[in-house]
Amino acid sequence: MDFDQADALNQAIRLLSLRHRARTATLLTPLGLHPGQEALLLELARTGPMIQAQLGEALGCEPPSVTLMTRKLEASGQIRRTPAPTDKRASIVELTDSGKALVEQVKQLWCDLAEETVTGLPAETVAELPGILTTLTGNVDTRRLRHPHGRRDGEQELPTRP
Amino acid sequence: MDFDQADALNQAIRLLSLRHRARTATLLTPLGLHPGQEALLLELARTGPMIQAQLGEALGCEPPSVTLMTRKLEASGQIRRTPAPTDKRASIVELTDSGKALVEQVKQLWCDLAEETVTGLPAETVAELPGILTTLTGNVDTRRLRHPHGRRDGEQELPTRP
DNA sequence: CAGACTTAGTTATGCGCATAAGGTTATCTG
DNA sequence: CAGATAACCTTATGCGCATAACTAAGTCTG
Repeated sequence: MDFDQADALNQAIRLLSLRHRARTATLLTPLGLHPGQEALLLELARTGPMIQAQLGEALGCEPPSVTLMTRKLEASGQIRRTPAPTDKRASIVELTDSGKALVEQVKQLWCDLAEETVTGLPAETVAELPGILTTLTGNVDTRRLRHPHGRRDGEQELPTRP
Repeated sequence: MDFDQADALNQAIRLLSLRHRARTATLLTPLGLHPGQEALLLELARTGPMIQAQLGEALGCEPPSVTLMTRKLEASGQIRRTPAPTDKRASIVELTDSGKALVEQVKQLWCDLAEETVTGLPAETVAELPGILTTLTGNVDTRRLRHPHGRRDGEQELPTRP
């Protein structure tokens, strides 16, 4: 691939990252959230209570980041962190009632943003888009390789639904 | 658009941002660069010496960010900032010889990264990809709207005359 | 069972990005 | 030409993300 093509692609990805994040930020501000936090709340809504390590895995970010994000969301009352009874190292993260209510607003906003984002693209392209982006992500993902065999400590202990 | 589709899209964009940036970081580290700086160097290589405000416009980031980035790249010897003779407010940014040499390495790396990124995608998709991403970016770009009439101080000094 | 891993989480630090606020210089206008 | 306005840049501050280095707790093995 020649430089101009490569540059066009890399720059496009970089700019999309910046702008999508900025747009997310301005939409989330009225809800009192910063970008990144909405993903945490949505993940909790999707999967239910979970350990911080699992959250980090799902969100694709590192433990120290999870520590800070959960701390701030706890301070603002959207989530609760309780010591895990079966493992004194771990803490279980779950949505509060306030958090659950907030998630509903985030979901609405998420739909609006997606629609805004794909304006003007043919429906066919829109349909393939998530798959394409996921392929790109997989191609540059160095994260999986660092945790080669997926089994983690305590992974079986929380059955998916009590 | 229903929530699942919207979520798939938004999450895909968020994860691509994270991973592409992370991959960029690990590739740039051996060159002594952090992600974001490569874009600045490439822009200087493309357009030649320019004012910080123009750099910010080209890179899509705000003046304070440009100040910090240029300061660090100046400290590491890749760029030079000299007061503009015609405008005592402005400073002209340009590549040093060391910076020019570094850009060549960045270009190579940029090609490798792009090729790695699109691995496994049909050539047709790869060809349309930059355009698609640029459309997405334009759809969520709030930046242009804030500087409604594009005219900037001194913009005419480099003749844009038709 | 004792020591060697491994895993969960935290603190410290640094970068890129943002917004808000301020200083200086250039330009426009009454 | 003087005052208002706008443009360039900077400092201060804050968030999300990262890595490195640490503690505490669970697990595995000799």
